[in-house]
Amino acid sequence: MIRDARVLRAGFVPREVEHRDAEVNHLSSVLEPITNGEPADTAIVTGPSGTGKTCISQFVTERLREEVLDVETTYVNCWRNYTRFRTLYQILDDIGATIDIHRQSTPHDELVDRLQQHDGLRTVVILDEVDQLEDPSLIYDLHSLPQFAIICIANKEEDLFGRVDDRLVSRLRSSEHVRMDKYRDKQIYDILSARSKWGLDENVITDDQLYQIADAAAGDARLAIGILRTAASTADRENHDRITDEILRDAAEDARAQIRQKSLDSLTPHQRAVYDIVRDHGPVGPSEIHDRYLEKVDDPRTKRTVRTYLSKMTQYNLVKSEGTSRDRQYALLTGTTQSPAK
DNA sequence: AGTCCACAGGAACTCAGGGTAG
DNA sequence: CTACCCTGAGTTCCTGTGGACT
Repeated sequence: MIRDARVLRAGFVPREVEHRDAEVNHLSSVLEPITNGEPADTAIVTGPSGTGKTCISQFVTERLREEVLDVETTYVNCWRNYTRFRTLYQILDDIGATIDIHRQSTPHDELVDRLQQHDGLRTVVILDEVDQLEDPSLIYDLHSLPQFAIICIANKEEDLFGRVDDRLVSRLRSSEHVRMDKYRDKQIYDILSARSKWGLDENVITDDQLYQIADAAAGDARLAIGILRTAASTADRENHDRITDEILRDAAEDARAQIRQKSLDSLTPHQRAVYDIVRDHGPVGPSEIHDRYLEKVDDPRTKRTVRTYLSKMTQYNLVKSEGTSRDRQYALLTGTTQSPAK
């Protein structure tokens, strides 16, 4: 059934990227100066989730590493490392400059200094989900250092520009910008087809089923591959020699549920309590949420903190908010594409 | 039109936890 | 061991917005 599980995993970077030639070439050309030992411009990659932003960024930097000897690359997911400290630490860790840095008692500035003094190899830093960064000034820190080339990945351009200050906006506006659109069903089909050829035995899944997945994923390649993976592993576990339509139907549900569960697991008990209220009573306004929350937990947090929770969960696509001011309502976000980032 | 109220989210602050230097 | 430092979560305070009510 499953020949090579790696190609079905979420972070897998394929040897060839389907349907993204223009974007790959564009991004490569931005990093081009590095092949001559010169500093490269900052690149911004935007597009909805599952359009291959992370994939092409890693693909292009991998290829750069094959071409050029003295270049390092590092990948930071800013959603998981959302504070300035953690992001900086992660970068330093990757370039091997954290030996004597201790987690709690080192000031931010010390980390920036450390980066400044880093005169080793030129380094391409991929900042994924950069719009999740709580303090975007980090981009500025890196931007001013010539030995680092930055690839900023964000879902929406506005989310990125809306939160940084003016001087950085003007600099970023002049950066090279790679925009990615949602895949069409045919393109998703091609991606799935390539993956199943490498990852699965022959005749495990039909073309028609691949199109069903493409349809269910609505342009989101990550979700599509997730559905394929889930379906394949279910079929494998249950000793089928091919993927049935029933398995496929369930897999589409499961794949979405898994993505949601991942976000859910990152919530604190208090945040979870707020989420449960929205789930059980939504759509619901902020005051009712807080009233119910007060009933429900010991040692409740303040309204302001609950608002922070709600906005965080909105970012994670766990809940959605509708309306402004008085008629603001929160409800669970279900159905369409779920992803950790907005 | 003016007032009121609920709400969003920024800024500054406090506090606890984990760490260091001496 | 003690005095001190840093971070990060949460709180307090505050400003801006927009609908509802008079």
